[in-house]
Formats: sequence, C-alpha cells, structure tokens
Amino acid sequence: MDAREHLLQAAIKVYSTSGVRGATTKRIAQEAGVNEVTLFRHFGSKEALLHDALALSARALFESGLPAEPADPATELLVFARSHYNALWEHRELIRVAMGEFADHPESTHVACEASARFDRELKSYLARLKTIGLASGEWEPDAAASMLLGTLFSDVMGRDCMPQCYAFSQDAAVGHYLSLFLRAIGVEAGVLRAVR
Amino acid sequence: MDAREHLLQAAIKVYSTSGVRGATTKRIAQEAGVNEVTLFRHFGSKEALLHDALALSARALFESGLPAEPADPATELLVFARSHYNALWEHRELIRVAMGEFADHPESTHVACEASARFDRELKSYLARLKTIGLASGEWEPDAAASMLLGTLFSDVMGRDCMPQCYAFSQDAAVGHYLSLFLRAIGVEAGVLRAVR
DNA sequence: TACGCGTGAAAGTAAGCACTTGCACTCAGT
DNA sequence: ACTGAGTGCAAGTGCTTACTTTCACGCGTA
Repeated sequence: MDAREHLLQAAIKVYSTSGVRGATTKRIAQEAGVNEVTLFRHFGSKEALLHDALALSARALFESGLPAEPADPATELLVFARSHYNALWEHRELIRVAMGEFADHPESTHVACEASARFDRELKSYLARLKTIGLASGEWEPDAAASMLLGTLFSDVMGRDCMPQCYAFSQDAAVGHYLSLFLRAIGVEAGVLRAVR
Repeated sequence: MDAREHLLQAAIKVYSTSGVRGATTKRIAQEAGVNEVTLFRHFGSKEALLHDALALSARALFESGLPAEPADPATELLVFARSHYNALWEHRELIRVAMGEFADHPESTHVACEASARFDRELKSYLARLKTIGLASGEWEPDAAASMLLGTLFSDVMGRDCMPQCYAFSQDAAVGHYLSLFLRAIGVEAGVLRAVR
C-alpha cells in the first residue's frame, strides 16, 4: 500500500473521531505513518484529501439485498434488517461525526445521506409491493413504515454506545424484537412471525 | 438580560452549529454582543462556559407527560409522541452536534443522553404496565417497543433536514402514521386506533 | 554513470486560537 | 465627591494550524 492510500484511510479514521476541524494534517500524517509534507504533495490541501477520502468511503457501500418480488417477507426483512444494522454499526462513528457537521459542512454529510436514502427507497418499494400482492394487511403507509424500521435500527446503533443503560438486549436479540414488532405492525401473520425468533 | 446570560445563550447557539472546536471565544462573544474579555472575566475559560451552558440547556427539559396508570393508551401515547417529537425537533442541532462529539468529548454528549434516557425509562415502564393490565396484547418486549417508538421519532427528526427526499409526510402526519403502526405492533385494538387519526 | 521520481527532515510563514494585561469609562451606592 | 464593580478596547503572549520552501537521500531505469 502506498502513501496515498495510507493517507486516505488515515483521513477517514481521524475524521471519524474528530470531524473536519479536529482532523489536522499533522494527525492524519502521523496516523498514516508518512510525512506531513507528503500529504500536501499528494492532495494539495486538507480539504481535497478529506473530500477524496469521504467519496471513497461512500463508494464502499453495498446493496440492500431485498428482492424485487417479495416471497417470504419475514425472512427477507430479517436478512435485510440484520445486514443494514451491521453496516450502520460498522460506520457508526463516521455517521455520527458527519451528522454533527451538518450545520457547518453539509456537503460532507451528503455521503452518509445518499447511502441511507438508497436503502430507504428500496425498502419503501419492497413494502409497497408487499401490500399490493397481499402479503401484508391492514391500513398503513409504506413510506411511514420504512422510516419506522430504518429509524429504529438507526437509533439503536446511534444510542447503544452513547447510552448503553437504555439497551437491555444484545444487538442480535434487539434486531429480532424490532422485526417481530414491525411485522405485527404491517400485518404479516403470526405464523411466519414465530419462525423469525 | 446581563452579559453572563447573553454569553450562555450565545455559547449554546454557536456550539449547536459548530461544536466545541468551532465555538471560538471570539464568535461566542460576538454572538452575545459583549467583549471577548468579558467572557473570560465571567467564566475563566471557554471550557467552563460551555460546561455551564450545556448544563443549563439540560435543565430546560420537561416531563414526559405519560400517566403512571394507563387509561387510554392510543391518546396518551399520541400526546407523548407529539410532545417528545417537538422537543427533539427544537433541540435537533444541539443533539446532532453533541452526538458528533461523542468520540472526542463524551462528557458533552452526556447532556443529551440523560434527557433521552429519562424518556426511555418512563416509556418502558408505561408500556410494561400497559401489558400487565391487558390494554395491549401479543408477544412483545416493552423494552424493545420503547426503543422502537423513540428511535422512530428520533431518526425522523435527525433525518428530516439532512435528507428531506426521504420524508413524504408532514411532521404531524408522520408522527400519526408512526403511532398507528406502533399501536398495531403492541396490539392496541383497531377501534381505539382509528380514533387517533 | 546519470537521471527522474517519490519521499523525509527541518525550517519558516501567516493566520487563528485561548487567554492575559493594563487602562479608561460608566454608573449605582454611599 | 468618592468608591467599587462591571465593562470596553488595544495590545500582546505562546501555542497550533494549514501550507510552503529548500535540501538531501534512496531507488529503479536508460
């Protein structure tokens, strides 16, 4: 791995704990194990480095894994919830910092938002499809339901290390409980529900 | 209002948009309309000022409004959800920034966390009571359900201005939809449910 | 051998930072 | 008229920041 790559990874790491202002060129260079001057030779400015680094970490994002045509909603949604939860958990520090910088540096928040928005769209259309083909019942709005599931997962991740006293269950168990509540909310029948736990 | 109070309010305002590092004594003093030296005469250091300011804004927090003994869960939860949502919305910038500083300044995050944790505890015990007296049905965990409702509200507030394209409904309508989904999830019967909307 | 390329080391620059000092002013209480 | 508390203003201190400049070294290639 060359200096450039070391710098990009170091930049993300330092940014994720300290934000734009806290990510000094000195700290990034130390973390990367290269000379501070090398940073400027490669990227010209701290701003350019952070921009490239954030763009890189945005590209490292995955697919939702939700099928276009629902067949087994309980299982499919559980798989989705678990993988989405894990992805959030992996990037929780970056997400927290990027959100905190929204007021001062909205463009850097954009990275995290775009990925989130893609998941949101996919889940919404999946839930809408679920309703039209009759695999879920009751009066509910797919858009609100998607926000509810994603929001529940999101804030579990955000809160779990800030306020651990609020989280009685393990992460795996919690996601299971959330999903089972969610399935009831959108009227996926109890038989399938029990199979989830 | 004297200089001290002006400074406290200015400190919160500047901190809420730029965090600890971004809240320079110069900016705070300008925002407060007082001389920078006055800041040091009153508080001794920037750190002390921010500490006092955050403590002050933590004290400005309210009660959940949830009754000890549930009578009409749909209405009571709706009132709770709306007021909690509004409180979150009012302080969303402060919350975002405080969360973003968790890695570097966990003590400042504490403010937001404590208030949140209190709501969480109250909602949990309300939901548990709801289940034991039979106003809600089905197999679900009060702790997980509380996290789900609070998390849904929380992430709506956090996401709504970062990624507006994901929020189809108005805030009022969205809270209504969330609550109606939630009531179904915890088995509060449909008759009461409809009265909510 | 000679060359160019990437890098490190040391030093420096201009700006911004938290914080201090000293002096002058105002205004209420005596 | 005098005092003391609270404030503004100008200047300065020592540190950190992003970024630059200069010089020297090692290494693969022609």
